[in-house]
Amino acid sequence: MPRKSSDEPGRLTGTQSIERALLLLREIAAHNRTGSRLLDLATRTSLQRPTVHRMLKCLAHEGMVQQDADTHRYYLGSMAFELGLTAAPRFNLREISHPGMARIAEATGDTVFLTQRSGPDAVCIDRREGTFPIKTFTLDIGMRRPLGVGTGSLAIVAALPDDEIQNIFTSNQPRFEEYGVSGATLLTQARKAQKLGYSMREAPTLAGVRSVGHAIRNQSGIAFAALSVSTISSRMTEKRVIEIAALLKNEARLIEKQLSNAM
Amino acid sequence: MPRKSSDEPGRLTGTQSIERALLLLREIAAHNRTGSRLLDLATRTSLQRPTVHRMLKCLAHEGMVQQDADTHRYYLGSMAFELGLTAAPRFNLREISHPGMARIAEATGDTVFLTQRSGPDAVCIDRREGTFPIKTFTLDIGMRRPLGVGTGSLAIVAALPDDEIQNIFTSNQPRFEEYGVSGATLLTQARKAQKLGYSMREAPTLAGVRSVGHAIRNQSGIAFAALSVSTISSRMTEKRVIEIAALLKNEARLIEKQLSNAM
DNA sequence: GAAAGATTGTCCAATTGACGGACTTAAAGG
DNA sequence: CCTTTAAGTCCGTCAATTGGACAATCTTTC
Repeated sequence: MPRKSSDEPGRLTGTQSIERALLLLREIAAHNRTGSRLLDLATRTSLQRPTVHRMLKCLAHEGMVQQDADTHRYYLGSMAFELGLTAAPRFNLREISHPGMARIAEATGDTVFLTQRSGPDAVCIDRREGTFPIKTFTLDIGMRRPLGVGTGSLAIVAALPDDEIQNIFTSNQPRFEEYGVSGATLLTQARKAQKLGYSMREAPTLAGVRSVGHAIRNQSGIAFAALSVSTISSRMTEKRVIEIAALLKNEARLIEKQLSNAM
Repeated sequence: MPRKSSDEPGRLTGTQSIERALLLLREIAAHNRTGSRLLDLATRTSLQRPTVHRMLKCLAHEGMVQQDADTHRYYLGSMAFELGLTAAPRFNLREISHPGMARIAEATGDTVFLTQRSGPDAVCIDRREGTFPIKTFTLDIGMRRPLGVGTGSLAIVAALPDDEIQNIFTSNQPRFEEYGVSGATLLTQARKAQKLGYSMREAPTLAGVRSVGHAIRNQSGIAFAALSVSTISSRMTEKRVIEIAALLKNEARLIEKQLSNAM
C-alpha cells in the first residue's frame, strides 16, 4: 500500500483520518482560487478517491469546504472563514497591536502608524490618532510604498541583515525617485537607524513633519513590521525623539512577545 | 454508551472522527477568548477525555489549535487563521464588493462607501474614491454610527421588516441627537426609501453634500449592508440620483449573488 | 509539607468505524 | 450514440480508533 513512511519520529497514532482531513484542507487552501477537483485532490494527497470523497462530503456538510454546484469543484467553506475570524485576535498583527497603538497615541498625543512589510514594499495596516489638534496624516491605511520610503518602513529595513538591505536598495532604487528621495540618502539614514536602534527623519516631501519608527521582529528575529509616530517638527525635539523611541521599543517588545506565544 | 442519536436522517457514515474533530474546533472557537481546558471540552462535546486529548494533540501538531504552555488551555491555532485568510475572498463582504465598488467609482467619479450593519450600529467597512476632484469624505473606514444616521445605513434600515425598524428607531432615538438628526425625520426618510427602493438625502451636518444608498441583502432577504455614493449636491441632480440608484441596485444584486453561492 | 483532589497525559486490547476495490451514475466530447 | 472521464455510492474486511485503566503532574487543603 502507498502508506506514508510510518516510521517518522514524531508520528502520531490514532489520528489518521484527522491528519488526512487537515491535509485535504491544506491542499484545498493551496488552490482556493481555482478550486480543486475530487480527482486532483486524491492525486495530490495520495489518498484513494472514495476516501477523499467521503471526507469532503463530511467537511462540506459541516461547512469547512464547499462544493460549487455546477463545476463540482471544492473550495474552503464559511466555517473556515469564521474560524479564521475567531482566531484572528491572537494572530493578526493589527489586532495584537491595537492596545499598544492606543497607549502610544495616548502618551504622545500624536499619530501612530503600524506598517507591515510585504515583499519589496511596506503597507500601512493601521493608524491611530492622538489628541494633539495638528495632525500629520502622512500615511493612509492600505497605502503601499517601496520598502525604505516611510519612517516605519526605514526601521524595518534597518533591522534586516546587511545583504538583504543591499538587495532591497538596489531593486527599489528606480522607484525611490517618484517618492522624492534618493537611494543614497536612504542608505545613510538606514545606517544611522541601525546604530540608534530606531529610525528618525524629516518627511522628505512634507516640510515640517518629523517621525520616529521602531521595528517589530518575528520569533526568528527578522523585522517584518514597525511602529512609528509622526508629528510636526516643532513638537519633535531631540529629547522627545529619544523618549518616543523608548516608548515604541517597549510596545514593540510587547507585541513581539504576544506573537511568539501565539505562533 | 453515550452515543449521539445515530438515527438522524442526514447521518453521514465513515467520518466519525472528522465530525468529532470539527465539533471540537467549534467548541474551542466558541470559547477562544478564555481558552478551553481538556476536561471542559470533553464535557461540552460529550466525548471521552482520552479521545479529546488524542484529537487535540493531532490538531495542535498541525497548527489548527494551540495549547498555552503554562495554563494548558487550548485555543485556535495559526492554521485556522491562515485558512480563514485564504477563504476570505469568497466570504468577506469587503473583498467580494471590491470590484463592484471600483466599477461604481469609475462610472460615477464620486466616492463610494460600503456600510455593514453591526447590531444597532452601522460600520463603514470600505471606501473607494472616484476621479472627480472635489471629494466628500463623509465616512472614514471603521467609523461606527447608530443605524439610520448615514445614507447607506438608512438604506439598510429601510429594507428591514417594519417591526424591526420600530425597534431600532426607538432604541437609537437618544443617540440620534448628537448626530444632528431627529428620529422623526429619519423615519420619514426611511419610509420614502422603502417606496423608492433606495435611500437618498442631503447630509444633515454637512451642507451641500448629497448621497444615494442601496441595501445588500443576505440569502434570507434580510438587509445587512449597503452601497452608497456621496458627492456635492450640484452634481447630484434628480436624474443622476435615479441613474446612480440603478447602478447601485445592479452592483448590490451581483454581490448578493456571489454571497448566495458562497454560503 | 504531606495527603487528598483535580486535571493532564499515556497505554493497549477490543471492536467498531474507516478504508478502498469494484460498481453505478452523470456529464463532456467526438 | 457511443466513448471517455469524472463524480458519487456500496459494502465486506481489517486496521485505525476507541475508551477503560493507570501514571504523571499540578493545586489545594489542613
